Amino acid sequence: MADQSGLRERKKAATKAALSDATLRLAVSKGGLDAVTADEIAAEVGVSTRTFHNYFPNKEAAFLHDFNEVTGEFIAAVRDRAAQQPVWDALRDACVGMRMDERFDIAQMQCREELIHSSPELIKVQAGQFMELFAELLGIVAEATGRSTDHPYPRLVLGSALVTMKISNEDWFANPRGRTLAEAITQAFAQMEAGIARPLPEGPEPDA
Amino acid sequence: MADQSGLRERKKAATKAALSDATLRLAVSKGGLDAVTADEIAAEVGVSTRTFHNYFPNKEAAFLHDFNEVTGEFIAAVRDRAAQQPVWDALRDACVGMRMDERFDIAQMQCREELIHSSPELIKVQAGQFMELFAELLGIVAEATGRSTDHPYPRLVLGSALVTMKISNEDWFANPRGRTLAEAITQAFAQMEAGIARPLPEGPEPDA
DNA sequence: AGAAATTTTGCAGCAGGCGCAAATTTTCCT
DNA sequence: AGGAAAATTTGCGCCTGCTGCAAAATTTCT
Repeated sequence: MADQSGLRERKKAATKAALSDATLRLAVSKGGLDAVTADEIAAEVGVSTRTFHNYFPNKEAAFLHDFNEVTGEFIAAVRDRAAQQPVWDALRDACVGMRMDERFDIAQMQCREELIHSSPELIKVQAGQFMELFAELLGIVAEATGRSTDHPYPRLVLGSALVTMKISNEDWFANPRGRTLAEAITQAFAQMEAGIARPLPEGPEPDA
Repeated sequence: MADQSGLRERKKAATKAALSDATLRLAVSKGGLDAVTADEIAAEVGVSTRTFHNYFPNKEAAFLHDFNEVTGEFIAAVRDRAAQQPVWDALRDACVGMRMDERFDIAQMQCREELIHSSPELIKVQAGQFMELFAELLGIVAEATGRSTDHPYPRLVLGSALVTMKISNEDWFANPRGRTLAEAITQAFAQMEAGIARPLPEGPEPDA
């Protein structure tokens, strides 16, 4: 009843993806999501404006649709791993395990980032989604650290992990610099693990 | 011409504050900002709806007005301190230096937090403001660490500092637990400094 | 094929937000 | 003071985005 029954669910998912794709395409061609209207997106896909709003509350949500898809997997991965690893490692490995580099095209991702940073509204929506993610994961992290959700420690762990994820992903997609994405993420998490106040040496494996 | 010329600027600031206050008051009495309209706020203060929109683009901005006031000071403080302290310490001390505990009433702050967490729109706007703050401070932090704004290290520093600020403030206002706000902030920053992966001992000064 | 369930669509409605120009208020100058 | 100049407030109209609702179209099931 949820994901793969028959033609029905498949078509819905397809329409949703089509709308999301069209949104990205139009935003690129117009040089900014702000210049795109819901009507245009709907027209591009060949459905009514009303139908667009049945799938997404607004164009920003359509634009960020892929991100949301990934989020669900990420939560599940963290939950699984948290049962058998220290929670900090679980967060890091779940992040690495998303394999964002295999899943998305680098050039397209750079486009996306650029568009996001040029739209205040889009930044807001994305930030909001991070807050949701925080809320959804907090229970897991709190339990894993043996503390209540009110305690600052699990909040700091989760908050800094999410920041680390976002920053390392953005950094790698903006400029891989010969590293793999997994390396970039691992390095960033290592920095947080060693204490943020002093930078970790970066060069290729200092021997001393 | 900016802040204190005469009656003019004073009155404007007063109206702005009155609108902001009224927003909070109405949100409390109606149990959520979503249930409040711009018209009501304007009516409460005795100005036209149009005037409300001259001061704030929307009710969320009015609600978060105090926060924005504080933000300007914070940026200035960070800039000053970064010239003469390690940047991490500068961020921490600038945060402590805001003296949020003296500036705001605890009970009112709890109200505020509750209202924020009950309104998705408000969460989004607040998150967006944090992103703006990030953008405004990144240059300073990057320079202080001797790296470019593209480098992940200054981003991690600033990102985790902002998270630490937000979490420690929220934590203290929700429950001071005998600590001062300055202690709560310092403790949280110390945690990040020592590495987030393992929790710092918390008890009152372990002797060993 | 026909009934039941679901999706799509158009329409109407509401709140938010902005530009504009008239009315009002405040400041400044003589 | 008096009156001109500057700035603020206000009302009005307009457009956009989003949602509820009920009718039309489509798909599924028997």
